[in-house]
Amino acid sequence: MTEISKTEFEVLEVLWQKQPASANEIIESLNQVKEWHDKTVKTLLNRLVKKQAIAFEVDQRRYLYYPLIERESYMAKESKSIVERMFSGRVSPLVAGFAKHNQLAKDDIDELKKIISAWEHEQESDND
Amino acid sequence: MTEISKTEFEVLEVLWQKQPASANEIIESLNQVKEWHDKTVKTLLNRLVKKQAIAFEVDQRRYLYYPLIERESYMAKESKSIVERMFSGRVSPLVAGFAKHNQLAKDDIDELKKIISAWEHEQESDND
DNA sequence: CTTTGTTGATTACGTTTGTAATCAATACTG
DNA sequence: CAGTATTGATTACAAACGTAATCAACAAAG
Repeated sequence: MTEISKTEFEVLEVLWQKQPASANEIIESLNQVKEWHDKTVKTLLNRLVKKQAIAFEVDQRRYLYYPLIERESYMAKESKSIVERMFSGRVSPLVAGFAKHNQLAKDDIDELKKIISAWEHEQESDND
Repeated sequence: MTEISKTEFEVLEVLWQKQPASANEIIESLNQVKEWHDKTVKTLLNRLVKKQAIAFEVDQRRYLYYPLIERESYMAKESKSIVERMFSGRVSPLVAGFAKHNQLAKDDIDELKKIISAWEHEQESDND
């Protein structure tokens, strides 16, 4: 479970969206956003395999890659660790920063409200 | 404005808390949490200076270091970039993840509520 | 004045990362 | 079958990183 680098993460994202996928599909998909050489993407795929973040099955001449780690849980662990390092574990300061710098849109506010009320309902039922 | 590494960040944090500070003060402060060799901390200080994240003034035989970048703005930029990379710019999914994995405490909820109502008030006044 | 300790500067060194190029195996083409 | 194209594997290589050790300059101690 080594660390996954920023660039590796972007490759993973593609795989989470569409899985399994051949190197070329991945490269193409990435090309819509990034300017990476195919070789570069291949290297990243290799490294992800080594890190056991993804795997592949052989399909003729190609490999079909798929993630071994779940997006959900990776995100959770990763964001927890970031928030821990930067905000001693609390999300609210992060959100506060966003608010302060006008990075919050109505959508976010609505979402946050939902999260809050869900959380509160859960508390109730916990207390049963 | 090169990137600041994780370890460098921890040194910066100390400086943000107490500024200016001599290398030894910093080392001591870090020692309460980390097991870093003094030499290591010195290296990090040096690198931070090179990256123009901190500077120092000479005080006799020692240097007194102080941050050149503001915590506030560093945090804002950094968290924006993280949220951008990982959640396409929205904080709410991050918070949702936290909620889902029981990483939200009552305090956080209260804080979030405050943030929300502040945001809403601001909207009103914007609309005036 | 010589020795010793302190403090920053310089150097070290293996690993990870970003970014590819080259090699090798195999499949397609003429 | 020989040459070319494709695809993954291996190798490359500089910069950044984590983690120090050594060097140099100067001050304190004897």
